[in-house]
Amino acid sequence: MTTRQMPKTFDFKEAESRLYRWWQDHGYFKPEIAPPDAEPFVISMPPPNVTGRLHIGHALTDTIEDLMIRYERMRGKAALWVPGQDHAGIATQLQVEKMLRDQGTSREEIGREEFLARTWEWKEKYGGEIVEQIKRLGCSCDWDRLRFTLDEGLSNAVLEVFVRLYDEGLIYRGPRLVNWSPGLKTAVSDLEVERDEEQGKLYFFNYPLEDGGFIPVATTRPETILGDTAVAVHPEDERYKHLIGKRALVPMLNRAIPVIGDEYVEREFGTGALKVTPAHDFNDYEMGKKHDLPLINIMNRDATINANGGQYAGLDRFVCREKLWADMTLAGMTIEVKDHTMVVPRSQRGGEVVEPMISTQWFLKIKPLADKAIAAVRNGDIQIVPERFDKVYYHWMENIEDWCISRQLWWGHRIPAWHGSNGELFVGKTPPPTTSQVTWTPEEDVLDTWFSSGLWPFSTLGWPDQTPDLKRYYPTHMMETGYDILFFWVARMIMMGLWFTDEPPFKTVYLHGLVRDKLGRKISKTLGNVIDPLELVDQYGADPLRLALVTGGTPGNDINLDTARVERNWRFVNKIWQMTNFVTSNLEGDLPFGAPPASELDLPSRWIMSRLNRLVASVQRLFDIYQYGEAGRQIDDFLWGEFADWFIEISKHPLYQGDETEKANTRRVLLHVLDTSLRLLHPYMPFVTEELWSFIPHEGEALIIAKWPQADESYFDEDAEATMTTLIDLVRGVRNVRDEYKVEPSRKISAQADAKRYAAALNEYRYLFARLCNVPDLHILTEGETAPDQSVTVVVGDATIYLPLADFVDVAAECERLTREQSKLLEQIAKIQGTLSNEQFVSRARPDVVERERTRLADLQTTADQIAERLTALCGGKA
RNA sequence: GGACAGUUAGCUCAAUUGGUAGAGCACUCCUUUGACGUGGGAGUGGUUAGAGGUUCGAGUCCUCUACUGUCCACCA
Repeated sequence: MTTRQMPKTFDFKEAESRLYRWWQDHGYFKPEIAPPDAEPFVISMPPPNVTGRLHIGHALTDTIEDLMIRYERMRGKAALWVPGQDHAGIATQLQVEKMLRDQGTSREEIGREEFLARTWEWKEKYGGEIVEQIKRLGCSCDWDRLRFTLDEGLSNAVLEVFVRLYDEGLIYRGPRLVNWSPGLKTAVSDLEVERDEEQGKLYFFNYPLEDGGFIPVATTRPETILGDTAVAVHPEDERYKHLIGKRALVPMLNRAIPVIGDEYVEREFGTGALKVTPAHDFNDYEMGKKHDLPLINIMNRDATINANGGQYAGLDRFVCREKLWADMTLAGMTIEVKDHTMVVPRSQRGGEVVEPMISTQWFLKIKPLADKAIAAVRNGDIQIVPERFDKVYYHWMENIEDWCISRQLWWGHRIPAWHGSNGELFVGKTPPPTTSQVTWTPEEDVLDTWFSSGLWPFSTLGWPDQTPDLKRYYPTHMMETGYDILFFWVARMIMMGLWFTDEPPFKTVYLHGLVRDKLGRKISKTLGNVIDPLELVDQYGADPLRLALVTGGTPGNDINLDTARVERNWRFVNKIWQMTNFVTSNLEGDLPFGAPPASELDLPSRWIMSRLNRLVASVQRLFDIYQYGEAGRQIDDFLWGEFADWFIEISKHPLYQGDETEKANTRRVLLHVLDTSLRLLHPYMPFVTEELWSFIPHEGEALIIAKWPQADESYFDEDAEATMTTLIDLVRGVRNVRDEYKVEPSRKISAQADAKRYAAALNEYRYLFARLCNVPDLHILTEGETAPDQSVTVVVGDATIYLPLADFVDVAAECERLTREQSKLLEQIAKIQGTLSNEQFVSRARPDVVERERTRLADLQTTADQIAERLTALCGGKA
C-alpha cells in the first residue's frame, strides 16, 4: 500500500505542467492507447486562428471537448481529438500588414511572394503560442496529429475539392454584385457582413425629367446617384404612373435614364419613388436584371469615385456624398434631409461600411450541397443539440445563396486556375502546359478561409488519400462548437462532408453559448470586461476554471461567467485535496480494492454506498443527454455535502474505535467512494484528480485511462437512506437547538431519545451524536421511562430527542419555539390533507406519488403529535 | 417584418418524463474538537416577470402581455 506523503495543499503551478508532460509522454492522448479493436470516438477541434490568443470562448470549447474526450477514453473508446490551427486569411493578413506598416513598408511594396514569406515567418513565430495555451487548460488532444489549414495535405484537399466542384459545374466565375470591403480591398460573403441599425439621414430631392418637371425621390446614399440607371415608381401610383416611360436626367451628370414601373416600390415610404442603382444596391441589382438596365460601376476598389462619376472622380465616397449634395442644393434640386434610422452593412472584420459593388468573383452553387445537408439532419443522420437549432439550420439552408468563395487577399489557398492569353480559363490541380499559342497566368485570388474549414473533419485525417486514419476515424462523432458559427462552419462542413465523402462528417453537433461577463454583457476590449482565461489559470489553476465553465450554464445558452465561481472551485479543489489527505492517512494494511458487499456494511457505509451508486447512475443518465453541467454539480454536491460533511466525520468512529473488521470495511468504503468520485470528476478537473489518484492505492497506471464507473445497483438501499436521513435530521435538530440556546459548542450535553421505530438504529449509532453534536451519552428511553420535563425537544417523524437543558431552558421561550414549529407543521399538514382529500388526486395521480404524500402526512402528523405532547407537558397546554 | 432564447433568493446559476423550488457567492450569529479557517456549525433571504388556460397537481405544458438578448430578412 502506498504511503507517499501528500503535500499540505495542491501546488497546481508545479503539478499541472508536470502532469501534462507525463500524460503526453505516455501517449495517453493518442487513440492507440486503446486496444486496436476499440470503438473510436473522434472530435475535430475547432481550429483557433494561427495568430490568436486563447480567449474565454476557446477555453469553453476546449474544456467541453476535453471533457467529452476524457469521458469516452475512460469508457474504453479509442478517443481521438484532432487539434489544429486555421490560417484565418483576413485576420492574419491584417496583422502582418500592420507589422509591415510599423516597419515602414507595405504588402504592395514588398510584393506577393515576399509578403507570403513574411507571413509564414510570422506564423512560425506566433502560431505556436496558442498551442501552449491550450495545453495549459489540460486538453488531451493528439498533438502528433496537429494540422494547419495551409499545410501540404490540407492544401491538397482544398485543391481537390475546388477542381471537383468546378468539373461538376458547381463553381463558376463572373461579374456579380458582391459585398465589397473597401478597406480590405476584397469581396466578403454575406455572412461576413453585419447589419446594425444606425442613425443616418434620408435625403429628399427632385429627380429632373427630360421634358421638364421632376419626380421627388429619397435616398440614404446620395453618392450612388452617379450610378443611377433608372427611376422607379409603383405602376399603380396615381401620382407618378403617367411618368412611366419618360426619361429622367441624372443630377449633375445629365445622363438620360428611363422612368420605370415596378411593384417592388413602396408607395408609402419616402416620396414613393425610387432611384435605381443596379451596380451598388442588391435590390436595384435585381430590379435592373428584370428591366434590363445597364450597370454603371462608379467606384474604385477603395471606394473612391471612378471616371463614371464625372467631376466627382477621385473623391472618397463619403466626401462625394457631401459634395454632390451641396452641388445639387446649389442647383435647386434638393428638398430636405431628415434623420433616419437605417440598417448599415459593416464588415465583420474592419467595421467599415461595406459597399455593394460589381466585381468578378468565383462562386459556388451551393444548393445541391445544401439539399443533402438538409436531408441529413431531417433523417437523423446528424443530431443537433440543443434541438431548437434545427429550425435555424433549416431556415438558413433552405434560403441559401451562392457562396462567393474568392477573396482578393494573398494569405490563403490560391485558386487553382489559370487565365490563358486568349481569354481561356483553365482549372486544375497543376498549371496547364504553355504552348506557342497560349501563355497562362495564374489566378490571383485566394479562397475564403471557411472554404478550407469546411473540409476540416476529413481533410485533417488525410483525405483525399484513403489513409488508415481516414478509414478508422472518419466519420467523426462529435462536433462541439459555438452556435455563432453554425452557418460559417458547421453548415459548410456538413455540406462538404456529405458531398465528398458521402457520409455525414459527424453524428452529433453540440452547440454551446457565448461566454459573457457576470452582468450578461458581451465581452469586449472597449467595455473593459475581458476575462482572460490564462490569468485565471495562473491564479487558481486550470481545474477551477474548467469546472466553472462547464457547470456555469446549460447547453446552447450563454454563460454569464462570475469569476467568483472560479474562486469557489479553487476552494473545492482544496476540499477534495483534504478529503484525500484524510483518507490516505487513515489507510493501513493491505486492503482489497472495491467496497465490501452491502450485507457486511454498517449503516453509514450502506448509506454512502447507496448514495454513491445513485450518483453514478444519475451522472450516466445526464452524460447520455449531454447535461454535463448538471452532472458536475451533482458530483460536487455529493463530495462536499455528503461524503465530506457526513461520511468522513462519521467514519472516524469505526476508524478510531472500531474492531479490525469495522476498520477495514470503513477504509475500503472510504477508498472506494473517493476513487469512484475522482474518476467521475476527472473529465472536469483532470489535473487535481490525477494527482490525488496517485496518492491513493489504485490499480492501473493513470487515472486518465482508468475505467469510467458504472452504477452497482446492489448497493441501492432505500432503508439505509431513510434511516440515515432521519439520524442526520436529528443531529441537525440538536445542533439547531444548541445554537438557538447558545450552548457553547464545546459543552457536552446529555439527551434522551424516544426513538420508536428508529430505536435500534439510534441505539447502535448513538456515537453519531457524540461526534456530530457533542451529545456523548444519548440515552434511549425504554418502555415505562418518561421524558424529562424541563427539556427542549427535537422531533423528526416519530423520533424525539429531549435535551434537558435545565440551565438554559427558558420555558416561555421554549413554548414559543414549539408553538412556532407546530404552526408551521399544521400548515403543511393542512396542505397535504387538502391534496389527499381530493378524490381526483387519489384516483388520478401516480400511485407512488399518492403513497409518498401519505407517508409525508403521517410523518408530519407524528411530528406534530409529539410536539403537541411536549406543549402540554411543558407549557400546560397553553398552545 | 419573421424566428429563437431568457426573466427563479441581493448577485451568478440549477431544478429527470409536470409531483415539497435548490446551490454557490454575499449577509447574520457561533466556532481553533485529532483532513481542511481555502475549514466547520446554525441561520436570514423566493406569490419562480405579469395575466389567463390545461391538469388532481405547473418554475416546467398552452395562449397573451411586458421587458432583455440573439439570429434571420431587399423598405430606398
